[in-house]
Amino acid sequence: MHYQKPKGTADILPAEAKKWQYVENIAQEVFETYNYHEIRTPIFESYDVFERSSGESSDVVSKEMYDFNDKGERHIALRPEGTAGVVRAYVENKLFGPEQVKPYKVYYHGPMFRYERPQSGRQRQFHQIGVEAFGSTSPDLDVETIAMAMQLLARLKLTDMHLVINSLGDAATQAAYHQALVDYLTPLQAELSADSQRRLTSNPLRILDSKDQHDQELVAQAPTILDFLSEDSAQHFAAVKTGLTNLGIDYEIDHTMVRGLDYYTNTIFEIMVTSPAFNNQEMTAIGGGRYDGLVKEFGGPDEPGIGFGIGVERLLLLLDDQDAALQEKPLDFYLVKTSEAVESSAFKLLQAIRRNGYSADQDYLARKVKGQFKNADRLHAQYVITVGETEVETGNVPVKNLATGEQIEIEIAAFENNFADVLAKLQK
RNA sequence: GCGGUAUUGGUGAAGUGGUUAACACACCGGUUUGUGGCACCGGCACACGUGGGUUCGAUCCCCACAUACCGCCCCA
Repeated sequence: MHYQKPKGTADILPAEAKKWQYVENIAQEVFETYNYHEIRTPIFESYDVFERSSGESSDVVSKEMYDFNDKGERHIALRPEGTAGVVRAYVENKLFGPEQVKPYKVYYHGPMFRYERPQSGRQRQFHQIGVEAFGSTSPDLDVETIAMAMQLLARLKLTDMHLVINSLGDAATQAAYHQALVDYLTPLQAELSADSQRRLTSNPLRILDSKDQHDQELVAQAPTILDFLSEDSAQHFAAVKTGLTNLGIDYEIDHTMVRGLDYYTNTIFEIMVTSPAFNNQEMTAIGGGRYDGLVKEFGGPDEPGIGFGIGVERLLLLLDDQDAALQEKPLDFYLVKTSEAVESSAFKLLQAIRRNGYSADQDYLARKVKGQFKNADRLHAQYVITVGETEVETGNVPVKNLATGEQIEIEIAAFENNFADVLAKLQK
């Protein structure tokens, strides 16, 4: 019996991991320019944390939670998304306290888990990069958050993207609209698709983005949530739109856009990208929004929050397609040994190079000189140093530039005591 | 959770109910006693996902399971 990775998981091998580092580094750079700082919270939390935040009826909770009882009979769940844990940490560490500057801005990245059937760009363990900002209801914060998301994708050289926004209003808005939608659709129930008939009782908002053609026609006539916004929510949404325009960010309003988690309020947004990687179908690269009741829900003060999340696997599919320039970093030096007798001297030379901050490697499989050169080539080494018995005697080694084929002599001692001299000779 | 397709070496893959499982790439060695290319020569499958079954005999037929991919639910 051989082992295989658990269903829906993936090994990220070194070549791929380089791309992850690239994305994570750029995200960090962009976020820090907006004064966001990293937070790391546990990968698992008490099951209640997610049940409370995502909504008991949501699919994420009702059937996708990766949960178990630990040896102390605690009901634990692997986090299905990032916001809940961060909100829990925000409240538990009393980060809402007066000694903190508000808004309190954090970002995170790491694995998330959902027990679902794996599919394209969808796994049981997947990864998100996300941000959260607490403590301000300012529409400018919404604008900033959206602008930051756009900037991140732009830095990653994504094109063909467009921003879609909507407002879900506050709690009162949502209750009123929910009722109005049900009132509108119930008489039409017989005309709805089977799926949507079921949704009518389970999650009516979902009918808004049904894939069924006829459903869409019916929905087109349905009341829009934007007509139900409370005065505060309407003003907030108007200010967000003005703010976006002010920064020159184009947007589209889609009043049928809904999101999967129950905690969103007021502004929600998605950045859609069209890419051959997904058959030129438009897909969401970044989704996020406000969650003004969540901190209170977790036992904190009645403080607002806003954030977004990015699915890293999906993002990387997009980047692959755009041929993100990710050059493999070549090895600086490869050390070729001609016999066992020189191994100890060669090893010291190798270590000297590494101590000076340059990458270097050697053969450990007793290969012939020719084989060692081949390896140097495969590793894209810039220089090959050949160490043989003559070299050890004379104190000079040939250093060959693999790209040009030129070879020069350098003193072994220089590698040990005067690396600057080595570099100077290589420059010529 | 439901439905469909797939599963052969390090990789891409061909193939058959019955002595030695194509071909290519990669890799290793040699032709070249210490220099990367090319060429030529040679080597390279616990036997075809796992477990059962049918059969005189199965990698090829049947069943179950596992995993991957696609679609649905859902999500984004």
